[in-house]
Amino acid sequence: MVIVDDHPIVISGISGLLSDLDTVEIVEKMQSGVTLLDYIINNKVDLILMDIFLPVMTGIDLCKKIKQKYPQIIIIGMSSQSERSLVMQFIQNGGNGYILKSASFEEFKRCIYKAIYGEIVFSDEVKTIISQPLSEDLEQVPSLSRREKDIAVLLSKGKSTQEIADELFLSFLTVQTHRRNILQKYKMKNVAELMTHLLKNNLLN
Amino acid sequence: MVIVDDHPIVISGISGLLSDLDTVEIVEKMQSGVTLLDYIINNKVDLILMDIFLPVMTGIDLCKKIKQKYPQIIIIGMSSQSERSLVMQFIQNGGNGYILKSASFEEFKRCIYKAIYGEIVFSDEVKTIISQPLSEDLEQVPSLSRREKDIAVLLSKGKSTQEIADELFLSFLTVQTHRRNILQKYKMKNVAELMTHLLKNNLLN
DNA sequence: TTTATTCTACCTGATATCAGGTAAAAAGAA
DNA sequence: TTCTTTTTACCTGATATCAGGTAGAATAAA
Repeated sequence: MVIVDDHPIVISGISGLLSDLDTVEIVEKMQSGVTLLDYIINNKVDLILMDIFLPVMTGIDLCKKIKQKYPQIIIIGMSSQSERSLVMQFIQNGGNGYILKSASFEEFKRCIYKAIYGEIVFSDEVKTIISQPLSEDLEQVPSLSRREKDIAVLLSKGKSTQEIADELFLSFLTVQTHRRNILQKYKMKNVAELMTHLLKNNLLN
Repeated sequence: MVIVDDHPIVISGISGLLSDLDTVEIVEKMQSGVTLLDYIINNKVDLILMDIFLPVMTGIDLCKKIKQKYPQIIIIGMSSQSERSLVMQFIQNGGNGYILKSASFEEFKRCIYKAIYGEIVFSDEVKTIISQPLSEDLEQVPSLSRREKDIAVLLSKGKSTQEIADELFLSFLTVQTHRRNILQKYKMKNVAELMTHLLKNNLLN
């Protein structure tokens, strides 16, 4: 098993917790996604426990990339907060489970055990969150294009359409179009709602 | 020393890390601020290491409360992300230091050691963040009144001025005034910028 | 009780956003 | 190369925001 987290303390916490599990052996601990990608090329990995808020590449992208090449590797995601759509995204991209860092030791152990046997596992708190508002089957989470992201970032800084146009050397009308497309993509009414959504789901940066 | 964090793994990680420090003895580990407040009434505490994103009461409020009654207790804050103003707020409310969870073991130890001897300590990454844009002495962080917070929350959900007025049984014009006051308080241009600021600094909820 | 803050409310006008539709280059993927 | 997505751009009109000022009533603090 490989643990990926950019917080050394969390890594040491988890390894301490898992030291008495005889079925699981911690092979490697690392702090970034790129390191992990390098590692799995040369080594056999059964299970990965990863934070989804990682520098450079998000855990969701990382999971997707790994599963494309190595679908047999079991990947469990972790995070402190749990936004419903974030969890859904992770599972959609091949994740085998999701644990909140506030989960108890017992929950951690239970989840890891079950995941090994092929189950899709969630820690208790995650369960309640994803089970309640079962709106649409699996809500698809659209992603922003490069340009759209540029504009979204500038919007988050309070820039007006005109200011963004000036900054990116675009027509006012072009920015207006992008802006509208972004809102439509996420079905948001206005930028305020959009910002909340993007920030809570860590879709900027 | 008391560790307060709502993530069991983080607690175990830190206690593992500190087990070889002979000057520091971990007395208690707890997951919430209210538990801590109860504890310090009946027990002598020298040092507290606390996550600032805690359920119910935020670490900043908790720190303030403790320092008012027990100014001699040394309190170090922790978090995963580090927003400049968040750190400043913590220090303004009496915090003796701030460590990012991505800090190395050595940094952790160094910070805790120095804090004991009365220094205000920051982990390396925090240092760079708070040192760069030294804009205004100690930027004061205004807080929202009850009503303003209500409105800010509704704004974050994408509600328009009219919708908020209807929901809170207020005049359209009243909401407009509150809205303007909120923007002025934080010197923000529009709600988009406001939302980013409020969310990044965890000022909603 | 006096003072300060918060909440409430109104007026005006300039500017910006939002929503609808359309469409031609440009870039990436199949 | 063909097809799809992305990026660019324009038009119109209704609605909303933002910024300025003012001010009484209700709470909370001193």
